[in-house]
Amino acid sequence: MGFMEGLAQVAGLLADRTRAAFCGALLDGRAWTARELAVHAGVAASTASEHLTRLVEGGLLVEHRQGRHRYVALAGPHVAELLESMAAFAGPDARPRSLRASSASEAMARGRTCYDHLAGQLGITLKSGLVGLGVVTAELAVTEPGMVWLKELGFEPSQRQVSRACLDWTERVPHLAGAAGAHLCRVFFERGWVRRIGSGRAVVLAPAGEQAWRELGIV
Amino acid sequence: MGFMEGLAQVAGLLADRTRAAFCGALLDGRAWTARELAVHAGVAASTASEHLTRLVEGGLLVEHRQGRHRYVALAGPHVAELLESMAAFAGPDARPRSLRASSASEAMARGRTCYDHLAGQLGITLKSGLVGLGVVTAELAVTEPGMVWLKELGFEPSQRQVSRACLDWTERVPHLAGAAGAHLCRVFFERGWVRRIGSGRAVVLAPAGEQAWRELGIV
DNA sequence: GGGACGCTTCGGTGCGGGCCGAAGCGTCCC
DNA sequence: GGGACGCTTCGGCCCGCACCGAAGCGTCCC
Repeated sequence: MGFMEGLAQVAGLLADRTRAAFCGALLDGRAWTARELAVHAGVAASTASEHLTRLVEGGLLVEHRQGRHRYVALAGPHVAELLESMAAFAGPDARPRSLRASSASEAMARGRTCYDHLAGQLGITLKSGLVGLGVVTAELAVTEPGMVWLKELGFEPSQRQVSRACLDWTERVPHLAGAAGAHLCRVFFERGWVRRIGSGRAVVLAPAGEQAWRELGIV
Repeated sequence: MGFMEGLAQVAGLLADRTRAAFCGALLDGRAWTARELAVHAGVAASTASEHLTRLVEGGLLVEHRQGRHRYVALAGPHVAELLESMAAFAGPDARPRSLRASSASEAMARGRTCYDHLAGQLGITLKSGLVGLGVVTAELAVTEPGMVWLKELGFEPSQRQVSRACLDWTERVPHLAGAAGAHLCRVFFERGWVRRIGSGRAVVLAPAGEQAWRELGIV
């Protein structure tokens, strides 16, 4: 009965409270950084690092290194399904939580902040609009006229890299990060064009924002 | 995220090689004794006893005490489904093994030995026939004419209890055990009326047995 | 370049638990 | 009753591992 050893192995990955808490947090479909998960589970960063390595090697999680960050996410829907079935077995209270999590996940996919810039479908919309306006190239490099456009919105070049590509985890395409992306995000918040919803990182484009983006030619 | 603790708990039950081997053996749907499982997994009887207690308390197994034996079986189809999904995740070789197990289980359900007597559908058929012949009552007590009938088949009363009811795990009804049941089973084997199939406890009624049972009025 | 930050590696600690053998108890056979 | 058998409890051993803090490395900001 050798095939039960594999079962014991994957069960062992989920048998730890901390690792289970990681997976539960990741059930929303987003990618979390190692530190976020460590804080969430209440363990030291070093402990979380080791747990994540085991979960990734076990095939439950996939990771994505970006700068000094380590993003992790569930390896796919099959992992989410496995967790769902086990949680369903463990307790009858899994259903309402799952509903809340999925609705929160949808809001997050529509729009969220990624550290200091916009991500999600909203971030992709912004990027597409900027590319269409010629502010940035398809590779997210700021053009000459793009810099003028940015300065009209109060952007001041600093020593920080003007633009960077940030891989969007839910959309699987890069969006605008760097100084320009951070500045735009800050301006959008200051002017009330975007606002946070819920308790997390989810954001939504306000009616005033929709009109302003149309006037700017973003949408 | 309190509901993930329950998940970690049930995962912990399956995270051990020995306990996983127990569950894998029980996936055939039969009830196993503690000793059988201990031998199967290669651990001491004391170790198996503790594991079984944990699995029963965790709700994965149900137990049934019968005399000095402790029968355990999966708590239900939902447990089997959980194990199937976890095994499917763990490895791609789960499917053929599952098939083998289920076919072996079918053979076992059709007929098997229960220590020294017949069980499964074959055991139920025998019991029904004996009741119809008036050899035993519906409560499996041997009647006066039944004792004569048994002696014609070579049965000799001993100090051992003549008849006992043994709960059939696959059929959920009692069948004939005790000295009479053991004697009949031995006679059937000696005369080639039943024979073993496969490597386990599965047995089948041979053609000669079918004819003999008809002549005796059992079927 | 300097400083902040996120992550990883490495010792070291402590607890949990899997395992066994021995002893004891209840059941069954003769 | 005597003996065999199955199971359980108990004590003890030991391995695994979850955890932390300190140190080091790479990245990012200014």
